[in-house]
Amino acid sequence: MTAKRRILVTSALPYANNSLHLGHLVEYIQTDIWVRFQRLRGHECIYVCASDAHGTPTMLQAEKEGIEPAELIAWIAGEHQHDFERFRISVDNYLTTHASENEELTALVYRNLVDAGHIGRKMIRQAYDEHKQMFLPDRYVRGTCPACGARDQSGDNCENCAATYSPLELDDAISVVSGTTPTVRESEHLFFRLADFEDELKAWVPQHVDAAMARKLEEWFDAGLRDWDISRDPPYFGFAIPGEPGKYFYVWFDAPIGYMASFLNLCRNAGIEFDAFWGADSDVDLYHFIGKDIVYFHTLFWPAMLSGAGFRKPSGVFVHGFLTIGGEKLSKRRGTFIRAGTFAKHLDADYLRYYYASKLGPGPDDLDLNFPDLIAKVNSDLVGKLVNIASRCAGFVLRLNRGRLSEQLPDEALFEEFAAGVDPIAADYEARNFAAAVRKIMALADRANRYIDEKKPWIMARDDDQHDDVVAVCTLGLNMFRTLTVLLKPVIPGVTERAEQFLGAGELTWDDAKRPLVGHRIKPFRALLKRVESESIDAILAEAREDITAPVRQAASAVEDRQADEADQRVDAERDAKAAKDRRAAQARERAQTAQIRTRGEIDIELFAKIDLRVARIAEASHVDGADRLLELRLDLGESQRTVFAGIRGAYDPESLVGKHVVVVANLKPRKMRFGTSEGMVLAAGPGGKDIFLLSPDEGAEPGMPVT
RNA sequence: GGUGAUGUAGCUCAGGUGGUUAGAGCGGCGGAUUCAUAACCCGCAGGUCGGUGGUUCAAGUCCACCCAUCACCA
Repeated sequence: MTAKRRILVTSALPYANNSLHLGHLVEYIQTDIWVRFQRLRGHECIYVCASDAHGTPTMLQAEKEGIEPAELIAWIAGEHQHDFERFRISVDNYLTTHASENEELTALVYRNLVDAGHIGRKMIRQAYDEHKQMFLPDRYVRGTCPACGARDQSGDNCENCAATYSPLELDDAISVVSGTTPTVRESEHLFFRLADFEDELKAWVPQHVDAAMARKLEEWFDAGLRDWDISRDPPYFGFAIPGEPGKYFYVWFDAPIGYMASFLNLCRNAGIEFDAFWGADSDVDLYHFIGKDIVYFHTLFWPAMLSGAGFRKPSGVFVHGFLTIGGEKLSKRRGTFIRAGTFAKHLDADYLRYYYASKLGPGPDDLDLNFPDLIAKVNSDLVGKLVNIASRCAGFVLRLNRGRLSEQLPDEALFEEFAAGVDPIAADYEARNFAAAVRKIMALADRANRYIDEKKPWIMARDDDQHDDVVAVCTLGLNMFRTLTVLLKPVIPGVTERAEQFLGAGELTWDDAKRPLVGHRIKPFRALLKRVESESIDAILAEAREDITAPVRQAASAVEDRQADEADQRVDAERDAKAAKDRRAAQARERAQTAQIRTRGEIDIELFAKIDLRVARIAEASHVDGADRLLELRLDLGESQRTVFAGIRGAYDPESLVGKHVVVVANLKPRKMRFGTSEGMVLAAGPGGKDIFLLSPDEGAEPGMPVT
């Protein structure tokens, strides 16, 4: 094991006007596997993300739904975070770019760039919608291509002849927002002088992105680095530029700073030192996982911004390709526009995680999702091979030796063969060549099944004298299974967690893969993973096909991916907006119950241990004059007595409570209330009013007993 | 239009610096078995390695051109 590394990892920020879909998940799953691998190896690896909130699309989307942008993005960010949890994406922090930390850092970066002389200003001419009173981003203008005459093309390039141009050059231009003909207006914009960093970037790029991407970036260097427009005029949903009345930061300026902001937010909650990670002389590793559509932002603008503002540059930018489904890009019309939530509703996240892992390489190649292939791969590899090893060995050990593994392995050499396979697989993970890792792991799984087949324990078991040998063979089988479990732990955390419970020897770490487990008692075996039924896939596809409720994704300049079928979007725009709102109302109820748990975040055992929970007997109970909800309780905690006010009047009569045992937070700071001082808190569940349910211990618990 | 990536058995993919009969998994076919979530084990399958033309004693593996798909163009 190498020395302990400190690593900070990010995934690209999903745009906050739309749900996550299977395409987004390629990136989050890829990132999460790498992060989990690093942690499993004992390194410190912090993973942060956020929703990208600003820009014209969220502004218009919110307007269409009749709500404030902040409300819209808060809702969507909540959904994003919920999806992260369902797919076991282990982010340490999730924020939105509309947070105060981001405003603070964006202002700081900007100020530093101004002070260093990297910001300039220029008048520009831009399409303007007189009806909506707003400047139009290129893609909000459509018209006839000046080069080939194709109609209804977007404002920056032609799909027909692939010409690129400015929206002002379009013939018969119309505003997508209002349908009126745009005029041309002038406005002064702020620019970031990218060319100031040309030499620095030319040296940095080849060392921090892979060769294919470096070649691609040559184009930009060859063309010459131009100034980058970083301001927008109102109305614009974003942060105001300090000292520049009526100007807002372009969404792409504050979006990557969102990485820093999410981390800063984490620092403030968890006591981590921000500068150690972002200071100019930081020696911590910083890696960004992104899609190939946004390499320019992350390999040119972003490092230049960081450098110019006095921060460190990334240690690496990892670029992946796009998702296709059945060889085609995602499309609503084909019903392949599958929401993350739709998948999670019908199938376990680990299925998708494994499938993606089995196809992900280190490069920017596109990845195809093929459902029959997914069913075959998951059922064959995970159920037929991996889980099968445990399933066929566990029975013998449990039956013949009451679950106790033998003291020694019957074939040390075979286990050594497994142990020898561990390091190369680690190298594959490290290099993000998950497909290669999975191939090697499955080859080992085949080896394990072959071994059991050669030894035929089911035949040996017929002879009472050979029971020890049967147990020994199965002990080796289970050890091979255990090694495989470790190796797959970054990929399928749900399955491996169940496997850890079955093995009953605690949480596995990477080094356990090489260490045999002997003379140990395993737990009863339960199925670790069900086969994928094609009915589940059918249900997902059917739901995706009906699901036209995805909020429209207007072509935008932000992180939003470009896989949508634009023609579909325009047609469905109005209907989508309304349906999205309805869907939200329905989902809000369902999510309300888990929302609190989610937003509270994780705590460690030490923090939990500080909470002194005690059993108490209600000695007296009475109404409180002038309080609608409160009852005054006199609690007996064995050694002592105390008074607690509880908001349970709507659900309980005082008389019925006397003598009842409840659970109380005994070390809660006393709180002075209008009616007296409350010296603790009684635990209860439920939304309130008549629906409150006190927690009480089973019979036998005595007042004063600590709850642990 | 410019630039880049990709194109290998029915499907999904491997194939450092060119070198014996081009590989794996899945599917399919045949056999064996019954410990295991009808899982596992053994055997078989012959694909002009997108096309054309080059370089070389030798090219899927290097070069040129072409075709198809995808992406990016601040």
